[in-house]
Amino acid sequence: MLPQQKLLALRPDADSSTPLYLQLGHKLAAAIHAGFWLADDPLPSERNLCEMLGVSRVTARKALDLLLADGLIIRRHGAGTYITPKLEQPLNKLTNLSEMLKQRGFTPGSRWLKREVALANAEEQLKLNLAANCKVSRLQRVRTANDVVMALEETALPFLLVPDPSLIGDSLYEYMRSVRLSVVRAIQNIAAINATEALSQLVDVAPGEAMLHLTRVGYLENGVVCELTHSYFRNDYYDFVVELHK
Amino acid sequence: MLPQQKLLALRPDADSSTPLYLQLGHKLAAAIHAGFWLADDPLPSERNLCEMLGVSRVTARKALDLLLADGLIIRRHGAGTYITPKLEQPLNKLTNLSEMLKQRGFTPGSRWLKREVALANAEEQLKLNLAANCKVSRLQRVRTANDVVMALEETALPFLLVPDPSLIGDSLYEYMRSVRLSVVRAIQNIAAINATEALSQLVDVAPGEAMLHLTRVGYLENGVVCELTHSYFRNDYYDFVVELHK
DNA sequence: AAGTGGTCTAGACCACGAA
DNA sequence: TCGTGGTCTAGACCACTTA
Repeated sequence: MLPQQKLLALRPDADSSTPLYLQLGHKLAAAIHAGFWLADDPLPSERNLCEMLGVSRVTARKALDLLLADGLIIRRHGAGTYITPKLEQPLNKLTNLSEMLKQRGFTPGSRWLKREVALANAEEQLKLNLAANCKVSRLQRVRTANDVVMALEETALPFLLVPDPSLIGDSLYEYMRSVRLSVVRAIQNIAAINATEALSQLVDVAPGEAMLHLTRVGYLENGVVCELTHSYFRNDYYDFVVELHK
Repeated sequence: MLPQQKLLALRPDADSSTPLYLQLGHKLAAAIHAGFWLADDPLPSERNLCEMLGVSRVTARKALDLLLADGLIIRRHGAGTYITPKLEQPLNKLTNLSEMLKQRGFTPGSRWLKREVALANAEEQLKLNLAANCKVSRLQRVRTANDVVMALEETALPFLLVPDPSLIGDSLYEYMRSVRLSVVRAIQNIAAINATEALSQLVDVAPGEAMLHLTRVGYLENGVVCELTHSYFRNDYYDFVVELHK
């Protein structure tokens, strides 16, 4: 197949409801992962791309911006745009743990320990921005990878947003999406702790063992806090990857 | 001061060598931090902004994109652009630890334990992509906050890039910049460990205490790996903040 | 000198939110 | 309905790299 013909397959659909730059970004990412271009090879120039794909240069560039943000490509001023030599796919994006584990080749699972409605405790009032008499839906579960306990997860959601926690199935993420509560931004704190006696029994490690304690506050699109989660990870089953940019 | 006059102060300098959208982005960020607009207040609309500031809408938008990436603003389609209610400044950017500590009100310091040139060990060969007989400059230091030991940091740099580690002063970051070696991308792994006997003495904690172990691989603009760092943080002095977006 | 990415413009149309 | 953000275009000039 000639290079020109390969490119033609990436043409975005102008009649689709998804923006051109997103379509193009996804197609390009897929092409890169499929080995469409060799590592250290230059991609077609922006001017070539937009001519072949029938979009403006601004749009092509915006698609490439997506790839850049994901670390898939590197731009060199005056020289060209290149595939990032080392392909890793770290998590800067908001993904759910299940997806993440699947990508790493594990089979995720979970077991509910608690699904209750209760008065918000002091921390929940503070972090979720609730009044003293407000209620929260509180969830507690152990999460597994290949049937081995990997983490304990405790989540608190404002009662007003999630009044019936028993409706939540295996995936909190799926449930939130189904009731139009989409977490678009989160702030996570990561600390190290020694497993307490209670914790060590739940996640099946020795007391005192070092674990990762992840505290996460999630925000809806309108900026409202909607989720407070504490996760306690066995360090031998999980380490957290962050990608940084200048 | 009238709103219009306030906005005029944000006009970028067209003759400056820094791009308009960067100038504007910085000015807007500064204005937000200075309390120029109240939280939950809408910013001027994009069309107003670009008219008042004498730039195109695309440029104004690109400046706002910067603020969005930093979590300073929230856009609501059809409604307007708003200051993010809760102002936090988490670290998705590539900052050096010193800057970070200063922002949190600590006085950073460090004490060198080792600055040597040696043959790359197995891990360094692998992570830094070096041949078996290659040398590395190896640095080890304890880092302090308000004169209390906070972390142990071990860095390996390819000898070809940094041949004389004794030239590195207090700030590795400053040194790298001075020799035109700018880390623009890094991948960090975070895990929890129990302090070993040796480690516990260096950072002044009890043996077995939970610590954060951060492994960081830094890349230059051209994609070359140039830095491998292991940091061991006392969890009572540091917890890592990550901001996530959809 | 030719080609590349980096920036910028003026103007257009669409989809969404609020009055 | 009107103003907002979201997308898109065609064309321009600059700065940089490579040969």
